[in-house]
Amino acid sequence: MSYHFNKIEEKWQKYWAKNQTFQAKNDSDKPKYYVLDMFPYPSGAGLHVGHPLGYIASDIYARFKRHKGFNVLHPQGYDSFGLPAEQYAIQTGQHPAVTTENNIARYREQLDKIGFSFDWSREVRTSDPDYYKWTQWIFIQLFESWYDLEAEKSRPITELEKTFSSEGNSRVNAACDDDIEEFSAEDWKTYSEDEKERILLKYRLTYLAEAEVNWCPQLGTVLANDEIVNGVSERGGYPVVRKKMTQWSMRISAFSERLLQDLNKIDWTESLKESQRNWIGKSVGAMVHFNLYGETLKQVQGDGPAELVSASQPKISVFTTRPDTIFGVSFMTLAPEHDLVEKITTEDQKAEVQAYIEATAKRSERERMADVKTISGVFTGAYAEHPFTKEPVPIWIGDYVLAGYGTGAVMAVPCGDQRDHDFARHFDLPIPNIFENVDVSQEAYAGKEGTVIANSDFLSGLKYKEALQKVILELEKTGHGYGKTNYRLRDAVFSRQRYWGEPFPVYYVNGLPKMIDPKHLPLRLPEVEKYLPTETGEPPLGNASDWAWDTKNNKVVSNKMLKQVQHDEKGDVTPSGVEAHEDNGVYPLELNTMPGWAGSSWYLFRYMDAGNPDKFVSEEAQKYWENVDLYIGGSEHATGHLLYSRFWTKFLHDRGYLTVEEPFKKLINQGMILGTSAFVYRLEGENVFVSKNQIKGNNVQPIHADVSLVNASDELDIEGFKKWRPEFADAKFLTEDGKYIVGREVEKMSKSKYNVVNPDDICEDYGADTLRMYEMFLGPLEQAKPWNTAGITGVHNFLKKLWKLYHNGEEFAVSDDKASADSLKTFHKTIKKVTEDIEEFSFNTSVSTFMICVNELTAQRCNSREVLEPLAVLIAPYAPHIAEELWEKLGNSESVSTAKYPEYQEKYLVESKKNYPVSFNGKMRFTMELPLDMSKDEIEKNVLEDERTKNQLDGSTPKKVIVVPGKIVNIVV
RNA sequence: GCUCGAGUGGCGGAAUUGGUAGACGCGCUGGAUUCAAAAUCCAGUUCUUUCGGGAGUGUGGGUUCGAUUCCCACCUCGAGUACCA
Repeated sequence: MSYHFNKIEEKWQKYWAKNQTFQAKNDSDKPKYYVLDMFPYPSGAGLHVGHPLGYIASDIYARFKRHKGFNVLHPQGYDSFGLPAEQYAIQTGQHPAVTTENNIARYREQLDKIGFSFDWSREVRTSDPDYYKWTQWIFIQLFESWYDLEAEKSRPITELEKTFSSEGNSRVNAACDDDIEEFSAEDWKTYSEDEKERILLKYRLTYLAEAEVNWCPQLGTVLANDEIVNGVSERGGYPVVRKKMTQWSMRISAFSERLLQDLNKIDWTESLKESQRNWIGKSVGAMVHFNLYGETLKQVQGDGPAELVSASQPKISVFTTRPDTIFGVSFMTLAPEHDLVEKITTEDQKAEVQAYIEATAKRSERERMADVKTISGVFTGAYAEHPFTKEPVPIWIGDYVLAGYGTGAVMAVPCGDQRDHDFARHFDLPIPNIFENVDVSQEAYAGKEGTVIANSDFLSGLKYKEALQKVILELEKTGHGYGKTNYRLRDAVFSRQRYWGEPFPVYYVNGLPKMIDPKHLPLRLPEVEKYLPTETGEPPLGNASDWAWDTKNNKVVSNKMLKQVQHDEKGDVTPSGVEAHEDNGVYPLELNTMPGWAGSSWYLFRYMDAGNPDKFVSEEAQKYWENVDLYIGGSEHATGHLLYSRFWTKFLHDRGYLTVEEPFKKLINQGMILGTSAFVYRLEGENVFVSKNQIKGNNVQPIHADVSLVNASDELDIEGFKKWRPEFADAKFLTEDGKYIVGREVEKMSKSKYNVVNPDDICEDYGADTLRMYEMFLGPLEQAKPWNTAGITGVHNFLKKLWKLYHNGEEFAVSDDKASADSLKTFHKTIKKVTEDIEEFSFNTSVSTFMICVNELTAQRCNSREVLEPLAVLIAPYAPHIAEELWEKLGNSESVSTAKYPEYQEKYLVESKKNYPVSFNGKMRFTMELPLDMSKDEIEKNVLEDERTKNQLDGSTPKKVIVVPGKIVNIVV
């Protein structure tokens, strides 16, 4: 009976679905284990063979853990909000929900064919109102919270209000906007409700703020950085300008230190932790205040509003990691966008400064970053006062200083910082040297240790560390600054001008945001006629006719119930410009939607208790499953999803909704499977294609050919190619030996490169078990590797051999006789190796181990149940369908399990032996068979007592005996 | 520029608390079977050789009885990140 994989696989996929074999229970005597894949965005293109790689690995691990006696949670779902569905909607008018639904159906069909052990009863979709209801709920919780830097945790905003009314804000140490003014409890009581709300908004963990975005007026939309190429939009090539818009932001920066520290608690790869560390970008240094000098001071005080002058001495604050070099300051540089630039610039310099600011504004941030080499800047004519020498310091502006980092201003120390040095040389500014015995005339000296500071008043003669301490002390004493730790991590903009995302549960009264009461959630996405922004530049939800909130009846009502929507002169909708109609209780709703990462930041918890209508996850379910034990997905989410998800988990923990502080204990990044593209070569300007080896010196244009038209020897199916691309139907082909040979290149697998291999086709031709094992066999899980269908026959042959092992000709033939010693040895060796490999995620080598095992058992003519029955269990995680079929044929009525082999659950059945080479002074003399798990001392004892050893030593005592367990024994004489 | 990772046959890749380098698979060569093909099975396959051997894991050094593995310098490729003060 031959191996009919198609029939077998269909049969068992139906069986698993019908019996809900992989449904996990939320209570069990067994220990729990949670295996999660990064859920996919269901794109229209469907799956290619690269997508399931991580799913196969996690599925093997999940099935393995079940065999080991764990209660395993292994769910799957869809990250179903996103841009492609929306863009498709814009082009075709097809509702994104419909497209998404179709794509999910296709994904599910493809996933099912591969035989995953997902618990589909817990499926989640981020675009499902029953799901995003809770995304909106979490948003409200964030709004109702602030961050206490003293206690290092998020707390309810009501507690902050209490503190304000009892003692004002002077003693509050909170993560907040930087324009907070101090007030007392008395002040607080005199404030109106609106004023109080405006102040609280500066403390909330999600808040409204002006943020700079890339605005494309022609497209009427905001673009992400990667949608801009050379300063114009990728789509259409329209100009893009930097523009400030009111947006929701997440105060993730409050969590910087915890996000950094807790990296030490989790089992992620070092490179991934490193990129999160870089992203958080902690730097320790000092804040230094520079007062304005002479005429500049007068100018600012004269011009400025009275309260600003009286409030405090106008000053420029800078952040520096090297306050010890403060006596090396010879100028300051401000970002062109810095608030003070306009105020301090002298009459003489105004025109030049203005021109420079305009020139930089035109360039996108990305462009500015890419163009590092060009040095540019302008003198403002203004001066600041050095905090210690009291000397004037000229103030320049330059685009090498970024408005978004630190204070948007730097104290320039040309002798210690290369960028300052370059700037100084370019504009011929002085480069005072403050390092003993260092030449700074050619380049800056950035070293810290080993030098002594000179020409620096009270710092002269000190080393870096001493100087650092002393200068911070001095700054604090004189009120010119203080020690400060800065983080690069910025608050995350949370608003998107898109349709296909979660609506904010927010309406506006007098321009102030109000949350919808959670009991009236979900706030469903409204229907719109067009998915593009409105003509007046509002986000797509501005097209909805029913998008106003009736606070009396707590429901969405028609916009007609509102009085009138107003716009500012730029065309922006201003929340404050909206006035309610005689206060009928109907207010405008937020028009932005949430970004893609909103739904994916907490989905791992929803799986624990999917479908709970009352809570995002019940306490019991979360307490039982805790968090994800093993998370597998791509490394492209290193600083996005993985950081945001850690942030939300910490927040929900602080507020008492979760018992854990980290979402993912262990994380593995699977490598990408690349495609092998095929190229045909067309002679420039002619309709003639030349075979690869005939090109020689000819000028040819390579064109992608569909890989399905090329066989394993790189021969092109010419007739097929002509049919595939009708414009080449009349083309001529210059062949070699009658064959047209294509060129090959490894690239990312993509539809546009015609190198996509569909897993459905592989399942059809070779079976899902073959696909699963071959994907594992391709190479190490974490490494990128090209797909090559040719090699698949090796794995397929292995499964055929496995099948044969249980059959004699057409007959199923497994005997109840005892297995031979050789066969037992082979099998136990395999159990040991495979078990170790799985625990180390070396799935590729375990496939090899299976191949060796089957080859050896075949050679031994093993047909004993004693080996073949547990072998089916062992291989089941990799090739579940064939394992189930064989298991059934062996007379078992239940699904494959280790229930019959309790000892297998533990480790492996019996101890294995190994040949130890025994060497003398490095020269190998003989081998000795010893048990693998023997201790070092026992091995040494056994070897020394062996006759052959005694002969070699000939009476003398060895100097040293080196034992490497499982490997070698070396005796040094 | 900085950070991280990787360089092993014709190819994908094994082997790292230092211990028989090239497991396993693809491909290739030869053989068996077959009228023939497919499929299957068996043998061989790092290079070199005067058949005794000799060389060999990107390059050059070092530590060691012993190095693909550890250390130093360099070369190449890949990934991430980027004027972070």
